[in-house]
Amino acid sequence: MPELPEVQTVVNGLGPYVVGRRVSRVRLERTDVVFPPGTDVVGALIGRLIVALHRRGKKIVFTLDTGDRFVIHLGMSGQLTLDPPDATVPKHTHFVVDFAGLPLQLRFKDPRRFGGIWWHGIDDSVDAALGPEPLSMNWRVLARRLDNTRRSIKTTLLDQTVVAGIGNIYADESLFEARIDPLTPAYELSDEQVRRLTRAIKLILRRAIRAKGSTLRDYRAADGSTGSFQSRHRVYDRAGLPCRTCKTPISRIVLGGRSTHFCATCQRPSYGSRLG
DNA sequence: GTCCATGTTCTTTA
DNA sequence: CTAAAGAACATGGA
Repeated sequence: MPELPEVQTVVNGLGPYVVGRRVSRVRLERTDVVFPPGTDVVGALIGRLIVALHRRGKKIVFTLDTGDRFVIHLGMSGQLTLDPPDATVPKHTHFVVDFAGLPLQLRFKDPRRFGGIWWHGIDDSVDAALGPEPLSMNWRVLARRLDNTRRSIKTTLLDQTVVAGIGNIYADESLFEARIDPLTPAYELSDEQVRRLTRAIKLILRRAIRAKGSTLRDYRAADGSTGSFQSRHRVYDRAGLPCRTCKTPISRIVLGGRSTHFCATCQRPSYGSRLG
């Protein structure tokens, strides 16, 4: 499910319920979703207070009263929801946490298991190697990071060490908004293009958060509801459909092994690029 | 049976 | 050596 807007929506939904709560019960249904392998998450969590919850990139960061932190990453199909304890526990639910005084339990379900639970010590930095947060990033910071790679801008935006939180949907949507050809080598973008791209990323991400994310299939907010931003996608998953701006059929190509959607007319190569 | 999927990491290639 | 491309991971839906 998870790109920045979806993860932010989950955090927004969980925060009011779990922050300030004490963990009363933990069940780990399979140990291979926990990293490092062998970590005793049940022992480490029982009786602890959740003092903070926040998002960093696509990671959901829990902070305990001990100062320890752990991260839940939703991978491709993960869901983190609050459900009544008597509600049916769906298949692929790997981790369930109950809190004192809360008539809801936190459930982590992830059929494909690309996600998981990462336990961090007090000193172990959660955001080591992660790029800047796109919503508060200055375009010059992005420009500096694009300067030293010959990869396409599309592929580069998916690199979490360059910018944190952007995935396949919002990379395509942001490049459309900025009118930039996804095949453009990152280092060839002009300052003007990077400025437009930075603005586009912030605009698209904010709109998507307001719409509570995009639900294509698995994504659910903490209360189990779906997002609505998918209905406002301009290019993602719209191959062959007319561009909402110019009616040209949307193209689909594969870049870095990921499907990439764009309008060949609105996102012309060379339009405003550094090398022309 | 085939192909594809909102992600990341390890391996191979250039 | 490094950067970039490719494969792998696991499950389910079209």
